[in-house]
Amino acid sequence: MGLLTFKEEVAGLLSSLIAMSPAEIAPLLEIPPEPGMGDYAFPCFVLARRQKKPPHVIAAELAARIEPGSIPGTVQNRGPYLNFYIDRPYLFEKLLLEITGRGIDYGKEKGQNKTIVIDYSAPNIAKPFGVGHLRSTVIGSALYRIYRALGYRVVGINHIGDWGTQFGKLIVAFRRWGDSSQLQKDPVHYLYHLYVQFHREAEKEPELNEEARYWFRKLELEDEDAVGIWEHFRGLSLIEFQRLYRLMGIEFDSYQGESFYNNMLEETLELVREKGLLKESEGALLADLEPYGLPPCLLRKKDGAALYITRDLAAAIYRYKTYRFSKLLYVVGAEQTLHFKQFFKLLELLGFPWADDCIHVPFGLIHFKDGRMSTREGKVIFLEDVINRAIEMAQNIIREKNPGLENKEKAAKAVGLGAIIFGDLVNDRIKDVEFDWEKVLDFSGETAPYVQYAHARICSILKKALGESATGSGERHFDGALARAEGLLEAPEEEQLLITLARFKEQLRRAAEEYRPSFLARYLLDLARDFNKFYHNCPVLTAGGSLKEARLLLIEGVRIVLHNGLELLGIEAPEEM
RNA sequence: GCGCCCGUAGCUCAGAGGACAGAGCAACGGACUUCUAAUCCGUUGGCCGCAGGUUCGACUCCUGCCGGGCGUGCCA
Repeated sequence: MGLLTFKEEVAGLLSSLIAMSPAEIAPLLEIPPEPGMGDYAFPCFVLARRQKKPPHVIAAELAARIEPGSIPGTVQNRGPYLNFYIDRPYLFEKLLLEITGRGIDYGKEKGQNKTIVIDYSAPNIAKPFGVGHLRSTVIGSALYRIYRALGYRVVGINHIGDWGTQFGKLIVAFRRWGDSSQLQKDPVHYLYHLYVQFHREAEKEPELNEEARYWFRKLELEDEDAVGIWEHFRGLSLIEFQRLYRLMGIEFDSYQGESFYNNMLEETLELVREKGLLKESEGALLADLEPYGLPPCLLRKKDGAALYITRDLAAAIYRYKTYRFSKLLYVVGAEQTLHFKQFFKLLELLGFPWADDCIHVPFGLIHFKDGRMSTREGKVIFLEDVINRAIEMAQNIIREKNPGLENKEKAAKAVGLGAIIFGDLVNDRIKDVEFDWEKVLDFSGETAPYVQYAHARICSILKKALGESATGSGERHFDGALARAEGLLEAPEEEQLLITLARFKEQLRRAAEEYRPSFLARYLLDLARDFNKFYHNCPVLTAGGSLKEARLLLIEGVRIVLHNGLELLGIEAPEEM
């Protein structure tokens, strides 16, 4: 029972007074710009036009017609607006009892009986896992957690980039300059070194590119030598990636990468041919999408090697057969927007009704101040370096601020990792971001540590008030009588905290609907900020009697929402830091 | 050239067609014998890129322009 239901009640009430359905009214209800203007407002301009009366007159009439007690709150009209105020005791009782009652399950919803498949992370084998891959990984992982909480069956797929021309390059480089012992020692860095070396040499010796294509072709034809080297590289890289995912707490249900679809490519091309979409041009095969306002797209190169769109088609078809998804999300950079337009259009032309359920969730580029990152030029930042430095930074701060803390490493990991994940989720994903060490390692202001700190402060208060095992859920018995008592939680900081607390579900839902975890991250910042204001103005432990009890209940609610919200973003909430 | 995306405070960014456009960072000034100062309070700071249009109402929608990014048949 959050504001969501209050909003529904308001919509229901209004629809009984005017000729509009609750579904039409709900989207018009807005959050007023100032706390004094209530919790929801209904602008009467739309009605003004229909009824040919000034909006402030309509607002006043409506306000007069609403009977007290028809909603758990009050109504006022201010100018052309109808302002609704939720009864504080109602909020207090319903909301806090629900949150504390459900604890770690608060925010979770019942099964939707729908499957949503999310394709995210997808690093390239034999290339280092750079900060560029971080975005897809954390955005996808957050969406995974959010949809799971909302009751969907979720399938997380890591569409590993384990195929393509770059393997030809690596095989050539390894055959020329490779050293097995170095490879064994630090596979990903060494393969990266070879990859960069290849591109450097290919500048002087362009025939290398020809050789690379030749080797990739051999790989496609399952040449024993080529496959052997490929499997070796692939295995070593996967081990490295999994180590990183474990460190970050990221999980997948499937690691079926590009190579998995190799034996389905012919049949996929055949499908395209059957629909009369396949054309030959200069020895290559392509689909002409001109009639749909899209450039033609290549499906097979003149040397017979398939291209990634063909593998994507095969993968989508396979995924539908396997999972019967209601949605398939691709968390992939915005630079591939055209690719996805072509890809989805092809699925539609092939006659798959579920083509509409395939959605590209794009995000902006990470770049340096002076230009873009480039693996082949050796201009990348290793994600692991970023994580290590962030954790180290967190450790330094903890040593300084909380020297007595017992498990410093654990807290430092949560904070450092949290800062990186949150930093990537907090802004609108479509925007490009500049990589800046200083910003990455700044833990003040709008960051995960800010939210985590608020959480830790609450844990500390609860521990002092209630004893050691304070932060397990559902261990305290707050009852309704307290909530119904008059005059509690009426300080502005307390009211604001209650209202913000009540908006959690709405923001969670928005984050899912628009595939934008940033809504949830922003919300957590708001909640943490409201808590910090409360913290500085409303003492808990020294408050008397039922006020202390009420405040404990309030902050327990805040603690749960902060904890659950961070968890949905893939961030831990330590009890001390 | 064409297509897509972005343009809001010095910097980084929020902003759900609606009420006087908000944070963080930076700068300056305050608050730790009081629940962790990774915090809080205050001050300074805006032709919401420009010009039109739609609307009772536009930072938000449409058109054009300017600036930046990305893409544009044999990479992914």
